[in-house]
Amino acid sequence: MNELMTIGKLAGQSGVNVETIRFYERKGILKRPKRIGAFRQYSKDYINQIRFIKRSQELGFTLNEVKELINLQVNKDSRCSDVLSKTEDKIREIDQKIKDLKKMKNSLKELAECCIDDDYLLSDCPIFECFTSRKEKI
Amino acid sequence: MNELMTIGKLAGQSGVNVETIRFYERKGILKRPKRIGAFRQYSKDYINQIRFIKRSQELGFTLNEVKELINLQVNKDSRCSDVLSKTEDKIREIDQKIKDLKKMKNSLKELAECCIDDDYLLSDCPIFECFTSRKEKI
DNA sequence: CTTGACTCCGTACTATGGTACGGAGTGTAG
DNA sequence: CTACACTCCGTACCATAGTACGGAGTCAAG
Repeated sequence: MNELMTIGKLAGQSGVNVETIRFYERKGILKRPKRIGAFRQYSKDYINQIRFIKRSQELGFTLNEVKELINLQVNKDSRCSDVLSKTEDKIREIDQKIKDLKKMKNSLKELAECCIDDDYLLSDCPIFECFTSRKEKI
Repeated sequence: MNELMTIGKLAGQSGVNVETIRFYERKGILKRPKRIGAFRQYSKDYINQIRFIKRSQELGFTLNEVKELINLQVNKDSRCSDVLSKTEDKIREIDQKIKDLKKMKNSLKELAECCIDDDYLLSDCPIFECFTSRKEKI
């Protein structure tokens, strides 16, 4: 009972665009399905594959990184530590991004305080000078 | 004593690429300079303009947003509140990004805990199932 | 047997922020 | 006067993650 479906069905079932599936295939992220004639025929496994891709993206992995994860999945010699290390790298990357964003936020707050009176004409307010004079705490 | 410089000098002085300056001009972010013959001639003010653009980018503004800020700067009727509101919008945007990143990070941490033993063969470890089974706390 | 829905493919386009290239013109120094 | 550096312009290209399009082929129902 190998239920197969066309690309349109798969797209519908997994909530992505038909073009996106073809795009993933071109990128080597989804493996090429069997064909009947010229038409792609997908097993239900592909729904999970697409779910995996989407979830990985939500977790902050780029499509290239997803591809690497899938390669690990496919390779029978892969260790859990291979995936764990990618996960930990990603956590570090996210931590760095959070730090950067917090820095931005603090700078923006300081900047806002440059403004003497928010009803002032912009030309009378030093806010734009504050934009350019960074207080390097970085 | 209107010291003027060519695009190459300006690029050198402000630490950007010549092509970047032309790019900003095409985008309407830098105003078109005077020309002597066909050659662009920049006053020193342009160094500050470019510094402003770069600083705004560091603060998280996109080039389109930088353009809007510059329009405010140019418009003599602008109020400080106009800039302040853009600044506050950006702070909110950054806060949202930080939230999203923290969510990612937590999910990644949970994911890492799925792994029973990091020396396991990946095929014996449930980590990939954990990738797809999200515990929706979102 | 025709119509409509679906699929095929390659290519072009979106946004973002630039970088690179190639052929032509210019400006200055030796 | 010639050589070299610089500039001009339009266009193409990079990554990222898709979306859109157009012409051709295919499949099932009426």
